[in-house]
Amino acid sequence: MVAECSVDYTGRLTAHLPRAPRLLIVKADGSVLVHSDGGSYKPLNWMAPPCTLRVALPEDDGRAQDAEDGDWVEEWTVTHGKTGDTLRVQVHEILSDTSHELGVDPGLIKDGVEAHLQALLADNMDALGDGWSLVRREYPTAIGPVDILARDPEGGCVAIEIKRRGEIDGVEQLTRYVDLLNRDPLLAPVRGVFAAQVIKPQAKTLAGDRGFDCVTLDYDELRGIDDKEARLF
Amino acid sequence: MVAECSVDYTGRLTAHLPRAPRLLIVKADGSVLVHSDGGSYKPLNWMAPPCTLRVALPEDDGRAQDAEDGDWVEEWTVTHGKTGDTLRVQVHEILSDTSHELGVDPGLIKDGVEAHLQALLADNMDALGDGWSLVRREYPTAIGPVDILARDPEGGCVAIEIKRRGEIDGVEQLTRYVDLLNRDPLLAPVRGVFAAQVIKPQAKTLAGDRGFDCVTLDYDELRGIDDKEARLF
DNA sequence: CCCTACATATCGTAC
DNA sequence: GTACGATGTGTAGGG
Repeated sequence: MVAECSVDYTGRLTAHLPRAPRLLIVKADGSVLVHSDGGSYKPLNWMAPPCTLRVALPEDDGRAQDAEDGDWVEEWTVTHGKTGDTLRVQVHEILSDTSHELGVDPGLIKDGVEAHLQALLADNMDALGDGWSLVRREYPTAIGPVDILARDPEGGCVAIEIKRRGEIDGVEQLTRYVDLLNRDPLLAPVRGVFAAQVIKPQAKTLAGDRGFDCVTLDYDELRGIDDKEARLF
Repeated sequence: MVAECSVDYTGRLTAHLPRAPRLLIVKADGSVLVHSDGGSYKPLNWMAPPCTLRVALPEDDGRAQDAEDGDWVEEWTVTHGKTGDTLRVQVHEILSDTSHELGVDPGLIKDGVEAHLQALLADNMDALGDGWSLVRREYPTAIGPVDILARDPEGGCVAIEIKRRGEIDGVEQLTRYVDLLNRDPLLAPVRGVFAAQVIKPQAKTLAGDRGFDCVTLDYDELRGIDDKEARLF
């Protein structure tokens, strides 16, 4: 539906949208999206499922429409099933209204996420320099698997944490793994390497402070090496 | 537009959506959203502005439509202006198509986010007890700004981390700040205080373990104090 | 059901 | 303009 509307949200925060023409979407699960004609994919306001939508008409309503609310032709009240958050949409003028049953979507197929970076680096440890070798991917520990366990040219044990984007959380994660691995006398001393396509300055600072090396990975370059090797066989 | 379509995205990753009925939205800035009839506000696929949309018809196209592509009535190619990411939408059957000019949206008014909590607490350090004073908000450090730096009644230095919802990562954040500040002989010893509207039990336990005090903030109460003070002047 | 980790995040703000 | 944290983050996977 395209309509002149005003919107109020009450929940984790309160928010208000003054009267203006907008796109209103009601999905099959009752969720509601309020979009403007610009910005990115995020709606101005919305209600996530599970939620229930109730539509009131002026004649249903005992109370007179006061000046503050203005004159509306429909008032939607959307209530979240668990949190009790509410979204109230007052529809002042309907510009267009269509409805379709779409059915369940077959879903999205993705390619090129963190798991692929890990596989590519494991296949091409040379990207870290000559003489590096893979011990194993997803090396198990009590607090979760280490992305890659490797040996440097001197034979020293190295834990590698891989991220698409290197931020502080990733350095903390690597810290926990290295602390734990260094308690194992068979592995210690274990160094840490933080590898990502982009590493934020704060993360680089913290990694340096913790004694970790940082490596910037180039996905396309790694893929190129991988393809070249594949063609040799 | 509501239509049977298939979608391919190439950019940071590659993704594919098989043929199915979906909602296609084209905004005034040329951005495109592909929504299914369920899920939350996030589209299955999209292209963010700045981008350009080009629509091809079968008769425009020299090449024959092969079996893989299937028969389409429109093919949209959306290219991102900076990154070169592309979104290709093949429209197989149009179920509905409407167009409206909405104009610029007056925008969303929000209330109750972390910035407000920080401002309210900085204005009302008494909420922590008598004799507390503000040193400064957003006190800068090498790993990011500390929400509030304060002095307790005894003149001791205190770092305060404020969160809407107090969880473990907030305690970790405070830990990093306090560690760093304690290396500065002009400030040390620095205590830590974890302040939030709601503090999860896990976070409270971890904070206690790290030697931090926890404070629960009441947003409405702080706002009440603030309003009362404002009325005195 | 809760917790964890990832994501084409987007958005505002301070520097 | 860039960097950074916050978000009504959403979402998928595992215990």
